[in-house]
Amino acid sequence: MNYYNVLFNIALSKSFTYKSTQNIEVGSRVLVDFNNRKKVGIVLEKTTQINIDDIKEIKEIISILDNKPVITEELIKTINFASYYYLSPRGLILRNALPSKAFSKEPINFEKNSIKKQINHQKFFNLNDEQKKIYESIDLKIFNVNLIFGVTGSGKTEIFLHLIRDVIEKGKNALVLVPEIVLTNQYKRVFEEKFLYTVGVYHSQLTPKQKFLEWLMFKKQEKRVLLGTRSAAFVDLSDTGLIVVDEENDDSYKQENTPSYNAKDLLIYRAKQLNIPVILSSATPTVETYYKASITKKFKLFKLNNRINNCELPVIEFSKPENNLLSIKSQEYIKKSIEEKQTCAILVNRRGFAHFLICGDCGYIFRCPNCNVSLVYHKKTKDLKCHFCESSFEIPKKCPNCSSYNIKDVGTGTQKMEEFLRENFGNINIARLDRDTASSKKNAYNIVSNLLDGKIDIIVGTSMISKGYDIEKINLVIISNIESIFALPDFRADEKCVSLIIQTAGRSGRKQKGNVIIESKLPSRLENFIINHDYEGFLKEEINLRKSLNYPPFSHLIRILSQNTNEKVAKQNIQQCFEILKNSGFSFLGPTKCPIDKIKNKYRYHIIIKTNDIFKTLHFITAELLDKNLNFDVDPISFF
DNA sequence: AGCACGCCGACT
DNA sequence: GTCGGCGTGCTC
Repeated sequence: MNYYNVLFNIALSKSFTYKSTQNIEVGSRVLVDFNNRKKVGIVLEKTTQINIDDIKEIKEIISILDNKPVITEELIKTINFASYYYLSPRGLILRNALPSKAFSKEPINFEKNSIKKQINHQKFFNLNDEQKKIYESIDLKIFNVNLIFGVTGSGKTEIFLHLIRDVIEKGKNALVLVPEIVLTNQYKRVFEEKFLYTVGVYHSQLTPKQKFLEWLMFKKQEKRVLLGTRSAAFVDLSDTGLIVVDEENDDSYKQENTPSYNAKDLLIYRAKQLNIPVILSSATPTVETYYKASITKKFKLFKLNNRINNCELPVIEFSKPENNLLSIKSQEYIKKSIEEKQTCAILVNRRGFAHFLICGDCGYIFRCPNCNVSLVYHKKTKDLKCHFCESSFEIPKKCPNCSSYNIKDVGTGTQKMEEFLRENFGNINIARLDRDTASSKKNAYNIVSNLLDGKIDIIVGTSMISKGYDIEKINLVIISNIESIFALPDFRADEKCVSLIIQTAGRSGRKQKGNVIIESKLPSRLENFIINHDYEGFLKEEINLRKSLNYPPFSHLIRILSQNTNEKVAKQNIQQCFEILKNSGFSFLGPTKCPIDKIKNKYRYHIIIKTNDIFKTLHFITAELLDKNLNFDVDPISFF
């Protein structure tokens, strides 16, 4: 009789021992009886050590579902590591690692259909000298991490397209991570010109069946390039020869809720196990990445200083709006842009606590009763929405505090901006790109198509518009409400602000010299770096700042969160955590109320640990603090 | 995650 | 008396 440890996709780290007369490969899907229900599990390992005392009965595996394992030993190792590092149940990592259909009882057909032509060589542009040098310097044979740090429009994509071609010619796959779902579709067009029918996409907007098929085709090598968002970090990489993380600075690679893994970091871990190269690409790399590339030399640093066609970088100016949504200067620039039949992009920053209804008489702010965040006014649906719990509320006619009818909305939403433009510029084509309009696939696709075809005069959007769209006709970019980033309780606020501006500015003037107007006054230290397009200078100064404060990359943070519908319980749990940490010798902040102290009716308290020995700290937490009604966020990027 | 078990409040 | 609320604990 053989014994196997089986893992389920439930919120548990524990695996369960089952027996079978058959020889089963590690990574196979099996059907077993679990708590009197039939359940699909994954065989993690063969085992001989069984504590008969702990286990009442060892049940027999009902059946092996497929003729091949569904995950590799390398992925099992990755799941174990991710569970340990991110202090999350292994079963939850497993759930994130496979498409949901892999947990249904249907057998998987691993038979491979043959594919014909994979590369269209005519569609590759010639690399310029700067690009060529980088292309030739990147070693595809072994594990190494390469940062391509290039201004927007310098042709970073073209470099990795050439490298992917080489990888495919060697019979290997390539994985490309992008930050937004809309980008997978935009990239697909570009990639399919070159790699024909072998380009797959993988993200959460696919139907369960589509997602499963894309996952399977990449695994079987019917698809050779996969364009995916965060969850693609767990796809089968056994035949993969190159991993690209595009816009590596983007926050979306970090999952906000449990398991709060970082796809970029996990892929570097996997690449090391698999001995394959990684490319991180960005116009505004994170302080952490830049530090590893320039100071500790763990990564290789490649810089692209010139834009393709030697197009000049845009002129960046600051101008504070007088009394309106946009300053007179911006309005004049917009007028000119419309007359010249160019596209103008307006970024309305949504981060922070910026837009709310306020009583003009007593200052009462309308907040979500469940989440204690200000409600956002949505004109189209004529309601107030909570962006945390999605509930919507009727617009109150008068202030509940002082009964005044003088209710005003403060802050600039994308909708309000759209309306302002329609009132002031008359009959023009305005498109809006934000989480609301991009939520349906068709809609997002239409907006992007219209943009690319030059049918739009003004595009208004959130930070989504700053991510990678190559729109030639944009030569005016206006950035509004950026200062609200500083309202965030975040040591990365300066970095987020400068990087968002530089990235959005990069949308401007891809064909001819463009203009960028920032509708805020920033600290002059930051304004100087921005005007001079000196992101590297900013990074260097920021590294020193982080060092003096012992912030990442010089330390690791771990955020411990206690949430409960009962405020007393939430408080008690964080207090209990505090008592354990108090004598541990680790330095930490708190416990304090979270900046947003109530979300979805749950009261929130947190403690933030700062450590220079992450593994020692993880070990301590694993031993002392797990299963105490606490949530953990290792290397957090958000501190709400 | 489910599902059973178990101990207190509001009904027939 | 008992129906049912959801807190706690277990699943090889």
